[in-house]
Amino acid sequence: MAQLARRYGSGPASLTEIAEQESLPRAYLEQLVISLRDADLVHSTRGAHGGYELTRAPEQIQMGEVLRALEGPIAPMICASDDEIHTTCERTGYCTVNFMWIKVRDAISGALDSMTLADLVPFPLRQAALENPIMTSRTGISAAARRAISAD
Amino acid sequence: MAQLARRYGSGPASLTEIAEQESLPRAYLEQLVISLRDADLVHSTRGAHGGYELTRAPEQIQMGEVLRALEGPIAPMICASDDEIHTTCERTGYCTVNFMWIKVRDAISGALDSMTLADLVPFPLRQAALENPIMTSRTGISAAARRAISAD
DNA sequence: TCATTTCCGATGGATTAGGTCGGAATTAGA
DNA sequence: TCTAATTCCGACCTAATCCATCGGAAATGA
Repeated sequence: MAQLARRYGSGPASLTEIAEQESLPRAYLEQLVISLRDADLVHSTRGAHGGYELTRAPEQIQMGEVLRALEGPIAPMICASDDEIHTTCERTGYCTVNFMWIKVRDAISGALDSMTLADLVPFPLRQAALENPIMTSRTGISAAARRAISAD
Repeated sequence: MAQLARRYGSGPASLTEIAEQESLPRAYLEQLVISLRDADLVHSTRGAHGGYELTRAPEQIQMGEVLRALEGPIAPMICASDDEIHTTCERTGYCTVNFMWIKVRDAISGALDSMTLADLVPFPLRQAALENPIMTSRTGISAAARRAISAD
């Protein structure tokens, strides 16, 4: 997703390309991208010169959406899932630990939903930014982010 | 730990007892309690009428300590561990996602360290509270906590 | 001496995360 | 119309890990 964010606005990118840049097996990326497509985070173009691209600008994609698409509902414990369907446990009713897991889950969700894909991708490396060098971001990247990004 | 918190102040509790009350296999609890002892959260008394008891009052035990003792360092990702020893990943240096995991880890730690064992155990069920019915807590249990607890 | 209990190392089984493989369907361009 | 580049898809593998189980040794109070 970070790779797609960098290329946002410059047409589809093939998995072969991304696999090379990230030194990851293409077959593995194929499997991951199916979930991202089903969640409508990426759009695919089949055939020669096809590939994948983000359906929205990086600023519009919360990391929570990405994680939920790839890893399913956020659930540090079976009794504390994002998805109400999986929130049942035979112990619910006499278990006092449940509310701790709820708190943990909400902390995770909060952290993930407070960041967007754009926070992970520094401007100079984004294609759209290259084409339009006027800075228009309102995301506010932290010092920690800048440090992590600077090594990229 | 919740069971031990309820019994805090009334001598050691055997795992056989706790196993019955929680419908969990004793052999399994034995394994768990080893980690808790090594982390100095519980103290063991061997022999007849022996058992385990908390080394500190429930109010003094952060849930983060318990979780770290039982499950190891808090690390939503290999590159974002509580324990600096495990913070290395071959991708560190060109990976822009690391700082997201750091943020998630800190959110989890924060949530866990903001709660103590006492928050999981309602007063009326704590032995110490029974012996001294004057309410002296300063923990401030949330509405969600009260709901979870009320079913216990 | 005996019942109770912690202590401890070895073992087992089910699930899953992470990754692989082979080939069918689709499409742009020559 | 052919070919190379791609997505698409289902089946498979496999190493780790969580959640235990088991058998017995050591300690201790009655």
